[in-house]
Amino acid sequence: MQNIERILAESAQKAIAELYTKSIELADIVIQPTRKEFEGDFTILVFPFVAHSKKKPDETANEIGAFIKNDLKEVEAFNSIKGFLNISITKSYWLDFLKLISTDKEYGFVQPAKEAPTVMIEYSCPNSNKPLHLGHVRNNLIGFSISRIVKAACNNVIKVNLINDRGIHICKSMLAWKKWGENETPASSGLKGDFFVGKYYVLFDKKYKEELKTLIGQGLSEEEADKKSLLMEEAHEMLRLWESGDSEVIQLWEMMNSWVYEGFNQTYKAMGVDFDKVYYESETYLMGKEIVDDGLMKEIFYRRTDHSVWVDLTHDGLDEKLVLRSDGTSVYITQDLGTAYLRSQDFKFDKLVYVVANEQEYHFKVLFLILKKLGYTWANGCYHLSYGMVELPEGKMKSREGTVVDADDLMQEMVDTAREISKELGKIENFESEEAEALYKTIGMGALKYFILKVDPKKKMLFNPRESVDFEGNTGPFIQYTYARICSLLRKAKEMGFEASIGVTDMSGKEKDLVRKIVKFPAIVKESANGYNPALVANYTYDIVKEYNQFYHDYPVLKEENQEQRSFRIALSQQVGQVIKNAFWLLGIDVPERM
RNA sequence: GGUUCCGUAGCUCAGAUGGAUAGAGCAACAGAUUUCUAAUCUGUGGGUCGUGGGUUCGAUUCCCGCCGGGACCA
Repeated sequence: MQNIERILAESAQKAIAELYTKSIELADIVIQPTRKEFEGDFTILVFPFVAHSKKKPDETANEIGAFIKNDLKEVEAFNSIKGFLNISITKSYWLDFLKLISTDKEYGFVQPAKEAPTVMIEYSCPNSNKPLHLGHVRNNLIGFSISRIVKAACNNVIKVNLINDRGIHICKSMLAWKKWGENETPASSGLKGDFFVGKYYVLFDKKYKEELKTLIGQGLSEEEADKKSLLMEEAHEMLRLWESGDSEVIQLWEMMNSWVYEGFNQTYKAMGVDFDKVYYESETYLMGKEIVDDGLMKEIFYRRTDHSVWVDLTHDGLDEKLVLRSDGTSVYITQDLGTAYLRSQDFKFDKLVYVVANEQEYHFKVLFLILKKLGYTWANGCYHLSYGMVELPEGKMKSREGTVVDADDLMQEMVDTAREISKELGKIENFESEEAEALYKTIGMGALKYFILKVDPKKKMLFNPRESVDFEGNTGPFIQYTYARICSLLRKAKEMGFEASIGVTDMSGKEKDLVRKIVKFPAIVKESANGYNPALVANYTYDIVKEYNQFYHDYPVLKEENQEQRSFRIALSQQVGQVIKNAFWLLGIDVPERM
């Protein structure tokens, strides 16, 4: 079925052509939903056409309105107020639409064909020396949700992760463990692998600080002490050994990383996110160096006298940028060049979306520019989905001040809160304990995910751990609750032998509002995909749910005596339930059948 | 110093491409359950959309200055 707004726009275009003999672009016709206080479904703004009609706004609106009503069978009536042309669509149009989609479990999703564009989405990208925190949570939720949304908008999607598994930070953990670990393991200590390795990273830092203090106590300046630090020297030596492939160091490195990955996988599982392929920087950084050589050969890069390699981007409004250190070791961008290239070899993608915080905007500008200069055509499809940082009431998270909100703790707290509230409300006393636990997880994670995803990714957001996340109002549980009520309603309808069917020819206000909202869903998915913005889906879901709750409150469904009316309301409820379920699926949030 | 993003109710957020009287939730207060799940619904109060200009039929939205805050690059 063709989009009704487009049909209206085309008719308006025709009206202007015939009434005023002016041709006008479809894009110049603004159509918006009619505001609640006026009669109508859609409103066409006629101000832009007044110059063509050479008549007053109201008169112009009336002429165009009359034309459209005559032109389109879908249009029932129109009225005009101060240059706003309000159009009412026939009830049968809305009802036919509802009938058409009522059997579609995948309503709102367009399955991509093989030839559809392929979009690679990179997200998460942790360092392998400490556990995931709140910042990663936002990253993971946005990345995962966007993957589903982009796929639902008819694209093939490849989800990839990139783990920063090499470098000085890992060596610090390794060194600390070797010196003071006494062969402790996650298993022997009962610690989750990523926390375990993180503990040694912190231990290194502590010992290092002690060493500095001693050195400064001996009369050295801070800078001198830093240079004299034996610990730091040893860590760097370890990195050199790693780069030269020293088997003992490599073995230690592999062991500690494997502990971390075990921990990460648990966290990812709890969060409900996954990847099609995981890249490791240890496997891509050498390719980065090759690309630097290639760039030197093509004279896109140049070597300074200290042997460091640079690229001059001053003609592009940027700076000169280091791409390889004087000692030949790689910097972040070296590895990113290598990773991007390898990906282009592994997959044929049309777009490569990097979900990375906005503090790295400059970095990606540089990266994409270099890739283009190197002549990779796929570089034109690279996009930095730059999201705002999560801030705490006291500002940025700082590990030094111990204000980092740990991902595992946070998720656990949400589930615990869900458990408390559920028990307080006392609604699930007849649940088996297993079902109850699953429900707490659904609700707790739903609250957390919705809280984060309802905010526009581009904007920074504030997270207050003390006040935590709400379970009432514009929240995940509010929406989940509505879904559960609909399920309950449908179960009872079935028990009572009532069917869902659309046999009515008329609808009242709230019913029509709901149908209109349902019809809008596919457009929301598309818009959300185009803007890489899950918040649009989240806020849409809240809108329709709020509307449904009003309907639920004011209209009898099972108690409605008129059979046609009753069947219609059951069908309407069912369809709203389907939309909630599908929309939340796009956000990666589960919905409970009972709560 | 250079680049860039942000500023909407006490708090957290919506307001796409400029459109009708700027909306929600939380918090506060007042109501609604013999009725399909009250994690719900209804109502009240709360705003110079940071600020001053400009563009036009019309600006929270676009442009320029200023104030305040963040990020990045040396």
